[in-house]
Amino acid sequence: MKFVVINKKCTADWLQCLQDNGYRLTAPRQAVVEIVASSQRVLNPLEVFGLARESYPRLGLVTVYRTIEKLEELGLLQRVHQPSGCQGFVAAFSGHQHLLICRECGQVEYFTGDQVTIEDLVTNVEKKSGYFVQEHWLQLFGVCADCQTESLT
Amino acid sequence: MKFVVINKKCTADWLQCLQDNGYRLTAPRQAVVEIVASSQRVLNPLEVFGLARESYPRLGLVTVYRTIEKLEELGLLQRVHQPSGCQGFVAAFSGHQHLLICRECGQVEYFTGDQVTIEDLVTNVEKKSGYFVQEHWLQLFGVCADCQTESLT
DNA sequence: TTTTATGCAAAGTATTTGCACGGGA
DNA sequence: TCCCGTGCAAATACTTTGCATAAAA
Repeated sequence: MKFVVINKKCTADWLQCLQDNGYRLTAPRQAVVEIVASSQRVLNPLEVFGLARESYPRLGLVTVYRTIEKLEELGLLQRVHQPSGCQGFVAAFSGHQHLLICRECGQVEYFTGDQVTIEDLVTNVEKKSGYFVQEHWLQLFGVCADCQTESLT
Repeated sequence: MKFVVINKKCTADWLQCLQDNGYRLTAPRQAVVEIVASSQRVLNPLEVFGLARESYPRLGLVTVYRTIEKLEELGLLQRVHQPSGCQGFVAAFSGHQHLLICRECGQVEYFTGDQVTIEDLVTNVEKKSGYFVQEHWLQLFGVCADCQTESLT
């Protein structure tokens, strides 16, 4: 069991990444990146809008959507699907789809699997993180045998 | 590793369950339940609407939403969150949040965990199901240590 | 100077609500 | 008969698109 520590200082890196990919460095983008890159909580577009407008009041909600979209494409942000909704985003870690999410405050931790059953894994995560785990989702996405055959023709 | 066989004949059971919970047995509800109870695919409200209208053309989309809502409350249906969207539903199995979903056709299988790592589990599922697994999500939902403390006060 | 990015307004989607009518129990 | 359920229409919420202006490179 391993927990990943969220890097709190990645704002500059993210802005650099945007620039390296041909996107311009603008004040509205900086305001949005500042919020989402340093958050340890799941945030939805409206929350990002509210927070980022504190530092850049002229910000439009549309720009928040467009910036989030770009950050997701670049693999910096990932969407979080929760029982309560699917509009949330957190900083992405390469290949990490293992999230531990607090339903009260939205805080997110990342973890990697271990040599145990799902039940044991949940117990381990609880012990090491201090969380009380109420629910878990394990979902695999792929192509079924029939559809694999079909795509050959 | 164990796969759960979807019961194809649960329409009557579901209608019974609705009635047992004080809901009336109506033609529109029967049409909707017939579709969702017997489907092995993930269906969204609009798809259910289209299919159920074949047997009951006067059906309204609103009724589909309202029926799905009730079935979800009763634990008969569960929402499926996919990279492509979160409007899908499939028959729920008590406690089963382990889904194997085909991205091509939407077919769903249920499985239970085993004494292996996530990587091994994915490999096992592939072998036994014939799926090619492209992506997996493992998400735990609960309450973090801080929020547990707060809720005591 | 050239091209991208922005914010507003409008258009799309998806879902929910209000309400009078119709049908189950 | 009584009350819940229905479908229509309208309202709401969320997200995307068109476009003229503003700003980055």
